[in-house]
Amino acid sequence: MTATQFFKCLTDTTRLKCLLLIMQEEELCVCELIAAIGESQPKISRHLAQLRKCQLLTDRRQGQWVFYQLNAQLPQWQRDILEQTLSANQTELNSSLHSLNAMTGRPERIVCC
Amino acid sequence: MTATQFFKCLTDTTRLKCLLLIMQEEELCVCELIAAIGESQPKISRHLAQLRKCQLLTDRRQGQWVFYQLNAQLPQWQRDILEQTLSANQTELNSSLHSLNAMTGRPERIVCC
DNA sequence: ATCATATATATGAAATTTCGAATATAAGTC
DNA sequence: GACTTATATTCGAAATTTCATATATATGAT
Repeated sequence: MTATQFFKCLTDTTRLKCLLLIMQEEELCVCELIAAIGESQPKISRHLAQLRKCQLLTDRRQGQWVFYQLNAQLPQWQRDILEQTLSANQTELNSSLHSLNAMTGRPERIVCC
Repeated sequence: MTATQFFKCLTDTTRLKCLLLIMQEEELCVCELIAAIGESQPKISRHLAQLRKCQLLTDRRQGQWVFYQLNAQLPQWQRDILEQTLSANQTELNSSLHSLNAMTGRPERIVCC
């Protein structure tokens, strides 16, 4: 992936929020992101699909839920940039994190093996 | 400037090349960037205008020439990201740097004061 | 004042991105 | 099977971005 393609992944507010929230929380499912960010299901899902297609995120299905994580194979410089973006933009994530913590009925993580 | 606005500045190949070349060389004028990148004058100028408007670059006029530099006021996290992008993408800059070094009649810098 | 060089901007067309609405798929429950 | 919940995708419209072309401005030289 070229540098410009990488940066294009970060140019949409909803998409960037998804990414940063997933990094901060290690792993989130779609319904948690919907609750945290407060956007429509298709909108969130479409942006996640794009981040998956560009290989910034990986997904795993657990029953009805699909959990997203940062791709462990991400080049180091891209990971560094994402980490810096996360720590420099904590305030912008506050309300989403608050909504996430207010969410009821969050699915339990079942760690396999 | 929001994070997404910042990243939007980095999503065009021509624009990103301008930025990284200017960082690497400290300061470049428009005609040097045209020679290095090999795109049309209006195209280079338009992208520089956008980088200036978003305050990633500052400009100074010296006679007929306008020199561009990285804005010294840039937030540290943004500067860090640009530095990492530069060092991780040196190979992509090679041919531009070669063209720049092959350029004849480059304007002399006159340091004021 | 004329001309050349360097740079900036306006304009409309083409390409790309984003969205809402509708629909499809997948898993779990009864 | 029918029904619910979670997620993904399709489609056409709207918004945004990018470009080539033409033109404008600014400086310096003659």
